[in-house]
Amino acid sequence: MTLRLYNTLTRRKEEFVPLDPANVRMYVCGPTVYDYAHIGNARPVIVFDVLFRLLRHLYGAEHVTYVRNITDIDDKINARALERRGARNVPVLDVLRELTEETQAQYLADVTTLGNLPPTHTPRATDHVPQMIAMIAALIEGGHAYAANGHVLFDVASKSDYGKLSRRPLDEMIAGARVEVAPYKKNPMDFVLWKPSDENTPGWKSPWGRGRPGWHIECSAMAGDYLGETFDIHGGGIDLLFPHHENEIAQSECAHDGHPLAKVWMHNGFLQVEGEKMSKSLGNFVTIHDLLKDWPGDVLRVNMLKRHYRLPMDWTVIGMTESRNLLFEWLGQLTQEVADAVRLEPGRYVSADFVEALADDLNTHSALQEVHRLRNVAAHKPSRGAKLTLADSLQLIGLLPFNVSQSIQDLFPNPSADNNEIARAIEARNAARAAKNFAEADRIRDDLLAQGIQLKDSPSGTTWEVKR
RNA sequence: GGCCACGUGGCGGAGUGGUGACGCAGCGGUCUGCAAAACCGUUUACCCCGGUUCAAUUCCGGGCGUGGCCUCCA
Repeated sequence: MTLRLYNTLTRRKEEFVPLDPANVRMYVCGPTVYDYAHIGNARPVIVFDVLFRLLRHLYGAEHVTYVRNITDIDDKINARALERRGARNVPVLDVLRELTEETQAQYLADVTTLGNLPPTHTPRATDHVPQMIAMIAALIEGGHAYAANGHVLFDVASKSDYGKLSRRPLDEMIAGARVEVAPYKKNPMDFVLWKPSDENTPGWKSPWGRGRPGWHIECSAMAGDYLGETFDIHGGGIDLLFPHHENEIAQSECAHDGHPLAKVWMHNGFLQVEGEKMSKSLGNFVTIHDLLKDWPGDVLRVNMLKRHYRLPMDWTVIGMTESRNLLFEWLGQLTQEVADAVRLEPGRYVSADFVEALADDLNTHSALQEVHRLRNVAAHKPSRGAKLTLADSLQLIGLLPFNVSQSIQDLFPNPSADNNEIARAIEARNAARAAKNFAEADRIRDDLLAQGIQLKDSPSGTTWEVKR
C-alpha cells in the first residue's frame, strides 16, 4: 500500500514517504475564534481528520502527531469584542477573553459532533506568544525582518524564492494590488510580524514595545514548537494558499536556516451553498451549529466526503438528503455486535480496495463507492464477515456509530406515535385485511403514514420504519 | 488587470484517442387486495468554436461560464 498525495508545492501527486515513520507529523490551520464555525470551516476539519485516521491506520495510531491550532489573537476578534461590549462598563479585554473561550468551546463541540477525532495537540496562539517573539527576534537577527514605526515587518526581498508555493511573480502582485501600501514598508509585499497594541487591544511585552503578533506568525511558531523545523504535511483551505501559507513558509524557513517547513502542502477546495458563494449578505451563511439542529453530524460528514477534497463543492439540501439516505442504507446492514467487535480491533477487517481508494490522494468519493458495494454484498449475501468489512471501513473514515440503532433512528424525524400504539394499529389493520375490509386497512395505513410511519408487509408479518 | 481551479445525463460523480463506469432519482416488471419494502430490467451526457487524427468527451489552441486568491476569509 503506497499513499499518494497531491502536493501543492510541486503541483503533482507524489508518493508519501514520511520523514520518520515512527512519528508522522501533520499541521492544519485551525479556526480564528470570533464566531460560530460555518460549513466551509468544516471541510478542512473533516478532510484532514480522514487523513489523520488513514495515517494512523498505515503507520500505527501512536506514530502520528496531528496539530490543529486555535487562533485567538486577531483583529477580527478585537473588533467583535468591542462590538459585544457595547455600552457596558466592563474591560474590553475581559469581553474578548469571554468571546474567544466561548467560541472555542463551541467549535470543539461542533467538530466533535461531526465525528472528528481530537488532534494530538490543539495549541492556542495566546499560549505561544513567547515562541513568536523569539522567532521574530531570530528573523531580525538573520536580516529577514526589520522594525519600522512600532511594527516589525518581514523583508520579502530577503528571501529569493518567496512565492514558490503560490507561484506568484512578485512584480505582478504588486501591480495588481488593491490595497494602499503602508509608507513604512520597504517593499509593498512585506508583511507584519508584530504590531503595537493600545489599551483596548490585547498586547504582550516585547523588544519592540507592547504589541501583538501579525497573522501568520502564530502558525509558524506553534508548528515549530510541536512538530519541529520540518514536518511531513501541512494542510488548510485553498484560500489560505496566499498569503497565509506563503508567509508561513517564508518566516519558518528563514528562522530555521532555510530548512523546509513541510514536505507536502495540501489544500482543500472551496465550498458554495446552493450554487452561490456563502456570505452573510446573501443570507446563505450556514453555521455548523445551525445545521446540526436539522441533521445528524454523520450526514454532514458523508456529504462532505462524497466530494474529492480538492474539487470545489456545492453544498445543497438535496445533497444532504441523498447523503442521509446513503447512510441509512449502510448503517442498516450493521448490528451492534458487529460494530462493537470492529471497535475492539480497528483496521482488522477493513476492505483493501477501500484503503486503496483513500491512499490515492484521499479519494473519499471512490472510497464511499466501495462502501456502497460492501453494503450490497452484506445485503445480498448476509454474513458476519461482510458486515465486519463494511463496519470497519466505515470506522476508518469516522462513520461507525457507537449505538447503531440509535444512529439509524436519528437519521429521520421521530414519529409522534409510540411503539405500542403502532403495534396495536398494525394488529387492527391486519384484522381488517383478513376480513377483506381493505378500506379500513388502508385508512389505518394512511393514518400511520401521516405520522411518519411507513408499513412494510412481508410473508413473515408486517414491519414498519420511519418514512424516508 | 494578474495568477489559479473547475465545467460530463434530472442530481452526484468516475473514466477513456475508437465497445455510453457507478450511485441516487425516474421508468418498466415480479411480488402484493392495493401500496410500501425487496428483487429483476432500463432511458438520458461529455460548455462552445477551431486544430491534430482514420477517429476526440478524452490531446492542442481560442472563447464562454462558475468559483478562488491578489495583506489578515477555511
